[in-house]
Amino acid sequence: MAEKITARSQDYNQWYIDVVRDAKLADYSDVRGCMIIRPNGYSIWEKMQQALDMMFKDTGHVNAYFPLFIPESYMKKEADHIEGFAPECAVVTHGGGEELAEKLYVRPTSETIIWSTYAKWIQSYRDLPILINQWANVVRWELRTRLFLRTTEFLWQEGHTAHATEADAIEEVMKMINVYRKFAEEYMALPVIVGRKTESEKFAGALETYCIEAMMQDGKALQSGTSHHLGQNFAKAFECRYQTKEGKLEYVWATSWGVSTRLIGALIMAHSDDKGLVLPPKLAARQVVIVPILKGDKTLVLEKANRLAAMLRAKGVSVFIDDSEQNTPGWKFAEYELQGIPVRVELGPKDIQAGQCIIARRDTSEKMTIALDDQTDEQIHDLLSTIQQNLFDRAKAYRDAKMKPVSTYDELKAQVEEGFAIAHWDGTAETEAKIKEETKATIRCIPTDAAFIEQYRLHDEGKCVYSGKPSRQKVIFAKAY
RNA sequence: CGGGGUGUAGCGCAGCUGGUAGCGCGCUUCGUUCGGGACGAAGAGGCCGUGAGUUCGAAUCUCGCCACCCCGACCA
Repeated sequence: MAEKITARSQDYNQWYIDVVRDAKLADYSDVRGCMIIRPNGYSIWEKMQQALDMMFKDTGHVNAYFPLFIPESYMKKEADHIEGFAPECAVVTHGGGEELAEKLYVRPTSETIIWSTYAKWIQSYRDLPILINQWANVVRWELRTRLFLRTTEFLWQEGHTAHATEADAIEEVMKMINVYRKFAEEYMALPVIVGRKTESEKFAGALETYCIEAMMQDGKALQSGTSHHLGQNFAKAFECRYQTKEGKLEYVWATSWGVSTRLIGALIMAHSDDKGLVLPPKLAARQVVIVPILKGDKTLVLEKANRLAAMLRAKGVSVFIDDSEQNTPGWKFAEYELQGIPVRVELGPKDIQAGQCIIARRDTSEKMTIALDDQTDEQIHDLLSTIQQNLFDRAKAYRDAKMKPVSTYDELKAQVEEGFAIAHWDGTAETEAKIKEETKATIRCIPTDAAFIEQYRLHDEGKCVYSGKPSRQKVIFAKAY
């Protein structure tokens, strides 16, 4: 039997590691901070890629690929950018046995190489906008790593767009953060708060950073996607100008936006339980497992199992049958629960005799008996939708219960130990830094979603929870990954 | 970079009052099983992280080194 997973209540961090390893999502590599994404983990990423890529294409974007290596001189062109990233960059000094004339940075992100290219591509307003995305790996030499959440090398997508006007750029930034929100909610079943980062939390080189913030089961926040308004910073650094209709030369406006394999970590920490991984059906490569009980008339059982599988496939459900005789049904039940497969069908001689099958839901652990007839596939298909919705509802109810408005500093201190605190902030970096120093909690975002603002009355006047100075806005404080 | 922990069979661990290695799971073969991690029998598998030292003798004691993990400071 596999090593028992540590209970969440006992040690949340160990539980997370246990789930990642026992569900065979990832393994440690021999290089510090790097991870091997195993098939079970990579299939989640592939599902995410498929959905996101479709959403990017639907919003007019195209894919391309830029090099892994970036000349040091490019990196140094934008002051804030290099200052933010230099400490965590891997740098190549040798190639082909020779010391390089110019060092090459392994991309921590691609703004510089992309803008050096855009500068060549863009001459006129007719060349704009450029709406490019790339799927790539990046390297950031982190001091402290965690499987999926923060690894030295990780996979992501980075969109880089160029626009004629600031309004166009801002529209793009908002459009993409909403794509991320939609993806998180509809595919990951993950409720997120859309907001803007404070000065100290924003991307190195950006004017504004927008983000989606999610709550994990331990009440901590996880930044799950970002969309940056880069202004003309990179255009100026790389002399990227275009000629307007009127014949004037103007700097191009830029955005960039990305999500990474960190989302897999978010998925795990939002939905999974002490039995292992719980996957939302839309991101499960295998949505249904049929476990035939192979005793008595095996042929008949397998025939029925195959027929049901075929019906489900015809409905677009991803299903597989584990008919191996190496393991007992009980072993299979436990194993596929550990791997997070949303629905299990148990089918044995007794069921066939009674014209039924047993259905087990991964999200609620509920077992039910349903008739085995020409409606079964439809029922299972519907059940997958129910599970998808239930995971979202459950995560949202959990988050909402752990997110509370606070009006005093003591309340804030207590609340950030539990979850998200919504509090008035005077808008100064000093206050933000003090609170971080004293509580370890940071301002996760300044929410921008109208419905959210309305619901929590974020724009009511008040006094800063720390300084007591007048405040015009409430923001989200939380400890974060 | 600080604090802690761990390196012994594929995995998890025991052995640490020195005498050349064992348990559970997994693996192989055969048989019986199969409705919540089955059972029996027979097997395969280890320069005990690494370097030095102490000793007749080191997985065990001493010192160094290395690696990884966990916890904190920087970060998607």
